[in-house]
Amino acid sequence: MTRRKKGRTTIADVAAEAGVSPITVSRALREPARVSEPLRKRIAAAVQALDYVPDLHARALASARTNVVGVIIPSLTNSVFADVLRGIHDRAEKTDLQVQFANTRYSPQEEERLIRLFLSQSPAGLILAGIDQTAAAAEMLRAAKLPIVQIMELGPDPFDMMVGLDQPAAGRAMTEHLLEAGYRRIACLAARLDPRSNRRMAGYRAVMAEHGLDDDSLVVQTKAPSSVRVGCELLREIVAQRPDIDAVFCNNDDVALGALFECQRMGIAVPERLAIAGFNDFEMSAAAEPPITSMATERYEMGVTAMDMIAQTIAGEPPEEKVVDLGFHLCARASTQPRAGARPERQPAPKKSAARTTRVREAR
Amino acid sequence: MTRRKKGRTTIADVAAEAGVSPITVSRALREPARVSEPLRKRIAAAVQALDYVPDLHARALASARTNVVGVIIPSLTNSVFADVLRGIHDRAEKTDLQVQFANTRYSPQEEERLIRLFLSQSPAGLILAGIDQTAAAAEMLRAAKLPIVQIMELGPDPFDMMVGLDQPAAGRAMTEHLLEAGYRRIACLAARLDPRSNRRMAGYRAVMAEHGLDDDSLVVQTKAPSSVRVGCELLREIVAQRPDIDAVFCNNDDVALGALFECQRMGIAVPERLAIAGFNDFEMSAAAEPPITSMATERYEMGVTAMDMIAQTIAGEPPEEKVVDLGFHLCARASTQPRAGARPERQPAPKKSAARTTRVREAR
DNA sequence: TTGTACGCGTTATCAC
DNA sequence: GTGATAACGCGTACAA
Repeated sequence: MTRRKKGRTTIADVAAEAGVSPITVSRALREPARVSEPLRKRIAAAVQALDYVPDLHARALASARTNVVGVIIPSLTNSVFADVLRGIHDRAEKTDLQVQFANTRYSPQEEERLIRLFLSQSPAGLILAGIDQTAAAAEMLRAAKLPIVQIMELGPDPFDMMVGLDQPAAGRAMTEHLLEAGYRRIACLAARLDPRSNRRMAGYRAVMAEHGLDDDSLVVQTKAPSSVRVGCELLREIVAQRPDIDAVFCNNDDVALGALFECQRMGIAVPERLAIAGFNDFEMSAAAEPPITSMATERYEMGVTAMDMIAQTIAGEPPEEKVVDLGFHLCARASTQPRAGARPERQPAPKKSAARTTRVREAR
Repeated sequence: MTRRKKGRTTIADVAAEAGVSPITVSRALREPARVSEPLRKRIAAAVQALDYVPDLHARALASARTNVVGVIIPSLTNSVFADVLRGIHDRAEKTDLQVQFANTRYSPQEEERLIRLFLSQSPAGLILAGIDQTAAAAEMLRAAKLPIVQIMELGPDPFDMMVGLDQPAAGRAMTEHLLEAGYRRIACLAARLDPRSNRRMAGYRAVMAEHGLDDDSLVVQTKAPSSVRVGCELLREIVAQRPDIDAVFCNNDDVALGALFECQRMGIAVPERLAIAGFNDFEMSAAAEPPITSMATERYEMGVTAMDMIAQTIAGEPPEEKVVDLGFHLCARASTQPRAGARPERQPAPKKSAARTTRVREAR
């Protein structure tokens, strides 16, 4: 029959060149320790001479395994996820794992579809955002025999592994900071309304309620993606609705920055007339004037850790801790300067997710 | 011999279910037009019933082709590239192409290594940033028989296709805008110093020189990645070095934002005492107070177009225009308000890259 | 430690 | 329009 030989250099070519069998070349490449020194050298030379590069597809087909880790997250626009993805890629480069990324656009149905698609490609591992998968997706994931890491937040009953932070606790912590700084009529500005943002807001409302300060009229939200522009709009809304507020807690730093700009436009002094707090500690927040208080989250580290957990599991050494709490820490800055007469900051009572939580007041 | 049958549903299973041969199923999936209506229906039903998903590795091995498009860009931290990548992904979803991303960290050597790596996997196409590949990389790319798109900027002698903008012209245009607005001692703040930023700066210096205004002491740069923080620092530097400047042109909007914040801190009125212009028109710039003048670039569209060009080429209908100039347009805002007595804005003389360039003065 | 035999799931080729 | 056969390049299982 006609052969459809391509010009590609195969493992057989290398084997012939080195005078060994193909399988020995295969082993020399993947498990060098199991091949004798001299053969290994001859094979390495042959690989070099022929410029041989393994065919990953053939490898995947033969072994029914791949080195591809699927990453399914909501968005790339949101710099929160860009940071995580950066950590994932950086760590992946140090292993032989490849990253295949897809975004769900915040749709659980799309997430389910992507999970099904990825699982059908027998990936080496899977990284997912959050804990709100559909029932069908959850079923597939529990049945799947591969390392899975859920990132961004923590929750009960992980599919496999988890690395993130306690979002409600982070929302509580920021609210408590504002209360301790002497603010009382604290509004909440929220964009996008993804599950994590909602849980932070739940933390906010819980603390406000505990102090008898919770009020629907203090919350303004929009489904629009978070952005500086949206921050401007939300600030105008809340000021129109509740001119008496003395602080705003924004669910993301871009919203907080928009709020700050709008205050400048409207002649509202920050923090004297209105304090502003954000979330996620984007780089710009510390540089703003006044610097904006935020809650730092370990997004890059989250990506690195997630990839690490998968690499370790594949290597047969699964991490001892299946759930990693990366915590959060308050970056208190001038935008939430304590009011005269406010009681001094104190360490918060120990909380479930506060193990690695620190509190920082930054100079500027 | 032992069979190592996995539970995987194969094309043979579907064929049996539908009562046809495997190859017919294969064709029905890839070239429906070549299979008769009734068989197509039976096969579709079988696929549905068995929840069959093709094995892409087997497909790639058998056909010596893949649907993977490699994307090799400098960084993910820089939101400029995040926008491009978003466009690439969005367009990829509408075809059957997959995206494999890698970042060079702005290193040509790393880029060369990645190009070699990608080419060895026989990808369906390749997307690269810029025109400054190493000689070795260029040689490989010219020899490669696959669609290649260079993005971000334009230049002579493309490997294959190109979509971007004329960076020096964009630098010129912004400088001309500042001159027309009545500014004369225009400084330039540059971070990261990647090739495109350098070309924009070259445009700036050329225009300044044409007006007898060019001066080394007007330029402050750093190799540090561009950021708001860096913008703050660069502004302090330039003000210390040249207290007489009346405008700054920043090579990226985050730098411009930092400059604005630092002006606020130092009590420098913008634009009365100092005008500020950025580049790339990030979302926050229009929302800032005062809104920051910037040069909009079509980054998302660039990603979409690049992927489109590859998809078209693969489909056997290569785009008529191998080089696409997406242009740029000035977003003139309050931060570069024309000075009293400045001559009115006029349309710039037609320029090579100005075909799709528009000029906009935004209200706010 | 190294080699032999075969199958992984799919498609190219050629025949009907 | 449909099917039989033989690769594609590699790794698993087992034998030596």
